[in-house]
Amino acid sequence: MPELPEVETIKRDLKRLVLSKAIRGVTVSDPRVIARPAVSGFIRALKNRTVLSVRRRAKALVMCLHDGLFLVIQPKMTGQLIYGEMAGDAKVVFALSDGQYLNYHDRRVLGRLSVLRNLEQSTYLSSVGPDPLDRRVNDTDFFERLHSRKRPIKALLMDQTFLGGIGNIYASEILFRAGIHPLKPSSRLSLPEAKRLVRIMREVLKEAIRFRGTSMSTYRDVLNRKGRFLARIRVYGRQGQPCFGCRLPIERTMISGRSTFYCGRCQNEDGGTAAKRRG
DNA sequence: CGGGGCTCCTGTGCGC
DNA sequence: TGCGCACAGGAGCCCC
Repeated sequence: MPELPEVETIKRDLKRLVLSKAIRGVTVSDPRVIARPAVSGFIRALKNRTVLSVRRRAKALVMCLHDGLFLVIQPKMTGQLIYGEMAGDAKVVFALSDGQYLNYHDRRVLGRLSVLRNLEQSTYLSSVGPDPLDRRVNDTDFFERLHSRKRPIKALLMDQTFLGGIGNIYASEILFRAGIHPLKPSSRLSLPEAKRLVRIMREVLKEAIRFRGTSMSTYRDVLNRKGRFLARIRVYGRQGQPCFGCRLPIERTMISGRSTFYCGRCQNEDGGTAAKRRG
């Protein structure tokens, strides 16, 4: 599922392709993906409304429409938005005023679409933390926030109330490039480490946006093309393969129920084995 | 309250 | 080939 770089790529594509076009009609083939209102109300609310702006908030897309309505799309793991001809197998199809279609696909049916009057109605949108690319996330504040918690740093990076947008792939990639062990308690990061983490986090996310995201399996952009960041991936999914830094095998562990990949030598083990040793 | 575990779903790839 | 299980870019909810 799309993380920040993939949702940002989709957002930029949508701005180019659907901005200021109107939704002429909506077909819902799988009502499970419609969160609110009920399907009939969802369809009625969107009919003949123009897309005034397209934004990203964390991993959600927000389209502002006429009359103060918002279309919020959370693709979660396998949601896709594909522009072009009508797709028979799509869960939801939006017919656009340019004669083209925006098809919502979702193999695992975990994604959700909703129409809201007020963004505060979305618990997700009202609880997500600052965007990692936001300049207002500065070194000293970030350092202090890391020290107010003590979870493994990787769990914290993925906590959407702490930072909005980083998911399982980029959490591992960022920590590898920053040389920080994923199990290290966030409260034990030094100020230089926190500064480096902020810098590397932005670097990795921006680079991933330049490469139009990571296509592990289902991610596609709005024109159904794969992202090219997979070629830049250093640790995610590479357990047992040699580390690009030291050639030792990449390791895999579970952190808050999610696969985590890292190099035991290049990423200091201060939080994992050292903590265990101390008891 | 913070945090772990389960749940929502379908598809794929692996070992037996 | 077939079966069962683990696991997959996410996050809400329950319970300790």
